[in-house]
Amino acid sequence: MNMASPPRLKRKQQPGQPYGQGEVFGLSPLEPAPRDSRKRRKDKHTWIKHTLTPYFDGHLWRKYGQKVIKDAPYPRLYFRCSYREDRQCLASKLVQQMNHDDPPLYEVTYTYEHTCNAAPVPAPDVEAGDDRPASGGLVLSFGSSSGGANHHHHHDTLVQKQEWQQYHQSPSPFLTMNLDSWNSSSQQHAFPSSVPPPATSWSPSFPIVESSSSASPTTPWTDDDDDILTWDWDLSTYDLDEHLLLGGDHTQLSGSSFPWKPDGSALANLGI
DNA sequence: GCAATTTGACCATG
DNA sequence: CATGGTCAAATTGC
Repeated sequence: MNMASPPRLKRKQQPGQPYGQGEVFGLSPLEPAPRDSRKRRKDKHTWIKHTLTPYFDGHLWRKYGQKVIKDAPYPRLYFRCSYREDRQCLASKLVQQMNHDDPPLYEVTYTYEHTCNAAPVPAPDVEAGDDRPASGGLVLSFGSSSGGANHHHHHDTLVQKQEWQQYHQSPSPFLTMNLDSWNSSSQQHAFPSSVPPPATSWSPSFPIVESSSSASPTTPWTDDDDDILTWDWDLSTYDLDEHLLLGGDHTQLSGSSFPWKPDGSALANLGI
């Protein structure tokens, strides 16, 4: 309650060599660009990814910084692979919350891929399935936070990474997709042939989390903030390689149709 | 007591 | 000089 500690100088000035280029540990931190040093490290392979659970990507991260960005209303969090020193894994990521929507969206920027074979994913124990359907359930829900009560199943606001690392628990696996992507397509009612993306680099047994916010205002789907389609599936229902048709009143999945719930979500039991 | 997170300082880059 | 990224001492939590 009382910040008694006076703000002392934190990092003592180290009269050693300037950090950055000179590596104290002799570990080449970044690709030293063997030739043509004029470009320096600039080609850091980075890829951006939107997700609702930036901390559950199947790897162990260690937070090493947090910074307030100029125009961003939320600070930016810096993570790097926990095995950086052990396995020389250069993988790092930076998480930034975009807005405090019902399910807050995060923009995760990954840099370098994991070279550490370790971290076979923090096993999503997911023991207590509060509101999640039984095994083999699939929930489709639209991100409409207006009108309806506070539904939006599990994954509350944001999960504290601390909690996650302690309990190694993750919310129910889910996948979100941008409606706009296939809405713009001529076949707006046809679902892509395969639901789950190819799972880039993580082990395929981990729940994939992918999402995009609808930026196009021309989405006739809803007049709400975002149109986010959220897929919830059990790990056993991984092969949702069936047809899915979304109608106005019902949604068809695997030949069966399910009605939309008043809150804009649909529950479809696959019966797997 | 140890290890991860916090948080301001330090540094690099534009 | 402003902004963003990293370091590391201090703090917090286990």
